[in-house]
Amino acid sequence: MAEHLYQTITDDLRKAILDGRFAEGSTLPSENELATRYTTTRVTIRKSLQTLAHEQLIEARQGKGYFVMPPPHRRFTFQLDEAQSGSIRLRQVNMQLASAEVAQKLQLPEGSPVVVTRRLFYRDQTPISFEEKFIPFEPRMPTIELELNYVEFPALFAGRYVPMTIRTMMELDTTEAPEDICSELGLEPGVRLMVLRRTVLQGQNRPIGFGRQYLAPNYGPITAMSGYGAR
Amino acid sequence: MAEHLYQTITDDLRKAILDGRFAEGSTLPSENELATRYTTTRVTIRKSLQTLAHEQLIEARQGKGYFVMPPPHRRFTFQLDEAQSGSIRLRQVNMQLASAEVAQKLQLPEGSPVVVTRRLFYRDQTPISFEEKFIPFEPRMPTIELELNYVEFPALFAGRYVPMTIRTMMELDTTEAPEDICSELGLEPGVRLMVLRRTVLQGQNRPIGFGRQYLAPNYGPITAMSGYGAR
DNA sequence: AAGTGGTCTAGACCACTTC
DNA sequence: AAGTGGTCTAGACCACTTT
Repeated sequence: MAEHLYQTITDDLRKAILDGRFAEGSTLPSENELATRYTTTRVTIRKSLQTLAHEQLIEARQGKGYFVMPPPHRRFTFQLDEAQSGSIRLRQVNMQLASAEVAQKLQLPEGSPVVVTRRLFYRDQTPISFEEKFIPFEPRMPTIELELNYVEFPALFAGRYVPMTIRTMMELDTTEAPEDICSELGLEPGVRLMVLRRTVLQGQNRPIGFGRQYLAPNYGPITAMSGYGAR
Repeated sequence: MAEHLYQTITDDLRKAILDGRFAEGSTLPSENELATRYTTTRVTIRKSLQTLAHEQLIEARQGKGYFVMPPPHRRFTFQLDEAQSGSIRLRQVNMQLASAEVAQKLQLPEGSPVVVTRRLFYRDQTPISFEEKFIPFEPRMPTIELELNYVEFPALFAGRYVPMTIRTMMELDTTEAPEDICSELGLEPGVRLMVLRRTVLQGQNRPIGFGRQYLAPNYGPITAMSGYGAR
């Protein structure tokens, strides 16, 4: 109770739209009309309408009005937690020379030194995924940090870069898993697995880290949502 | 030119944050201080700060101030267009009895009548994915609409439900593709493929449609972004 | 008590669209 | 010209946090 006026208005309008009282593509009452109806000012009405616009339920068009929009069914959002329920086992931390893919993803010459971290993820004592992270080798790099198991990949770079400028690009695909990874996961060699490739980017597009995560068939699906309420 | 004041302020502050002039977790100047600095009122300052809060760069805490937030690295967003570049061929539209999976996803008894639409997607004349859509059969359903090739899955239901209440849940996984689908895609039988399972939900959770899309290895990766600028 | 963000008012003027 | 949304002002009072 003691709900604020703008919340009441927002909820009223949202419910009206979700109940279908305003058809898709039709306009809402004007700001002035709503202000009169709720005996308030345009500022408060606008706050409510901005909220709904932000929820992508409506769209403002100058000189015309507020239009009811269809929900975005093409944009999907999913969450991926590195340290989910389950345990993680560190399998390897060392220096290697970049393979073709790693070099390409990190925009380094092939054969450049990179630090590799390999981890095995378990759920209920059975392995469900294997992950490799590659970071360009730099002479005075603090490798102790890399041994932290439960740190998020992008967080590794927080010390060296402005965290706000770090983004991650992910690619979902399937490939034939390398033999050693199959054996780590207890699978027959050559099986096609789902792979999540993550490139950590700094600033506009500079790659500063690359990771590959192979998901065993028993990993379970990655679920994503679209439409109103997806975020 | 003729940039609005609130835009100038928003851009100034955003740049300051992205340049690292405010450390993660630190506070911004107060609304009053910013209002004085820009010789404006709190309303305008608030508009700028709301924008940045919406971009998840900062977070407001009542009585304390605005805090600089780390970017969300666990939430990924991707876009999936049914009618991408390429062609689509309708392979089948008919009525079938729901299999175990279809019945479970649509929350129907196994063997319930469902309308099935199967489509083959091509890129450069080669098949890249095969899709099946299942919709509960209803006596007077307009099946003509189902034959529309380029309509988005959720849009099929726009006539019968309030569009705003329709959401889609997606599950990304791999499975051994059925033989007929392998042959349609020109692959050897029994190969593991990436599958996108989409359940179209109405209202809270009522399933009204289910779709399976098998991606051939040459489909290419699904790319998703996280971090600031992901939307 | 002082400082912070949160809500709200009653105006003003501008830009765009429609008639 | 009239109606629509877009920006902005100069106040007010409230709720929360810190000292």
